[in-house]
Amino acid sequence: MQEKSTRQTNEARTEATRHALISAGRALFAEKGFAETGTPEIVKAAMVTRGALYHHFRDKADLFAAVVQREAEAVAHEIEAQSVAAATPVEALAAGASAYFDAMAAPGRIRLLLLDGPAVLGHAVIREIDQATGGGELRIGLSAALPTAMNGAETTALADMLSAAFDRAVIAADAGADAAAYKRSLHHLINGIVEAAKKNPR
Amino acid sequence: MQEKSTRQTNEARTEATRHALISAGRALFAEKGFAETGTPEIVKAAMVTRGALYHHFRDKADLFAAVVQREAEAVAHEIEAQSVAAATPVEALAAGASAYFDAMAAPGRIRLLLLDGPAVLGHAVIREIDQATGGGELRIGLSAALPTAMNGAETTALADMLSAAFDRAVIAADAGADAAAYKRSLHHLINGIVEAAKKNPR
DNA sequence: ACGAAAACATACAATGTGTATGCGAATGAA
DNA sequence: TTCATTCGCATACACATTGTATGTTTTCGT
Repeated sequence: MQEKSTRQTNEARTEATRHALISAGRALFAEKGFAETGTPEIVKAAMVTRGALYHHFRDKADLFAAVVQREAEAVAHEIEAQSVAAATPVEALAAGASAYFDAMAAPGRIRLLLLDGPAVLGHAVIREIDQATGGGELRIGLSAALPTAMNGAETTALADMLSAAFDRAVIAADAGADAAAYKRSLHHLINGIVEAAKKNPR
Repeated sequence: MQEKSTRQTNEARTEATRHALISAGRALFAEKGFAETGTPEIVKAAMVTRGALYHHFRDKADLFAAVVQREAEAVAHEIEAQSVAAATPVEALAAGASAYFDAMAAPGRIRLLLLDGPAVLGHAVIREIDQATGGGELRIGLSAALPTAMNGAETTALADMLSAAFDRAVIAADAGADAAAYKRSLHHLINGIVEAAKKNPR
């Protein structure tokens, strides 16, 4: 147990402070939101100085982007862990949906990923992030679940809007709405898509 | 044509400056976003002082709320104007959907209502606003379009998620995606719901 | 060992937010 | 009409925060 900071490799130092900043940022951004969280507060929690922050990140939004990125990856991993076991595409969709609900129940994630994220970074960046982390899974799963080969653009659109429906559902659930009703409606929706695709081949 | 400000009733003055502030705010918030728009800039555009702003509004967010409110009402009116002519509930839904796309194409509305609005005012407030201005229409229309009597909570959930799908569609269209594909998928979705409800009476 | 570069720390300038205070115009009672 | 009061607004201020510029201390490569 060394008292002061013993010899440390540069890479380790960087890694450590970046991690401290991202963790402290995640906690504060999640609790109070991006706008209401100041950099002095963040660095105090991370036990570094503002100098360190602006050395590693371009600005406050850049740190926030790192936080959102990490959070999106965490969500993606949790979902993937639950859906690999599924046998059929439809089962995978159901498992993924359930896992998404669970994952988004973690405190602060709604604010980070669905509220402040789009506003601070823009819809395009958010879309890019969750496309890269695992949002694409939905499109693939949906495509596999649909019996008839569907137009690619339409499948993409469908997956995108379905994802929006999921988001709204977790938001509503978080706000105290009847979560079960949302889940049932969601199944309703997915079934409806599959049914409609069956009898309406393009 | 009076040169200076001739005798004016207090009510008229209030109305005038409030309107000037809301209009200037709407323009700037729409163009640069809430965070990047400063009150000095707003009052300059509105040709009043910051004193006037803080006399009429609690803070910057309060002015923003007024802007969002007005914008939501405008959207609601445009939709209502297009859907009153519809004969059947399903037609009304289709007309309303089309009108929503058109209405949200007005510059800045996506940012105001779907990006900054939720982040600044919170999802609850936004939901409340569009529930009061016309978002409830969708629930009513959907409820009428569904053949079998559905659970109330489920219908609400369905309407809510459908609304989210609409939002995502206009966002995607604005970002340059294939708007037609989204619209077709949307019809697909609605048809799917109706179909599924038909053959799956509760 | 030693110059260079990276990782920070400190100090500073600029800007913006909300508030407190002051002043003239409108209102309403006498 | 007068006059006190309230309302609408302007100016000045205190405070906080952001990004940058500049200095200092570690580590790295040779």
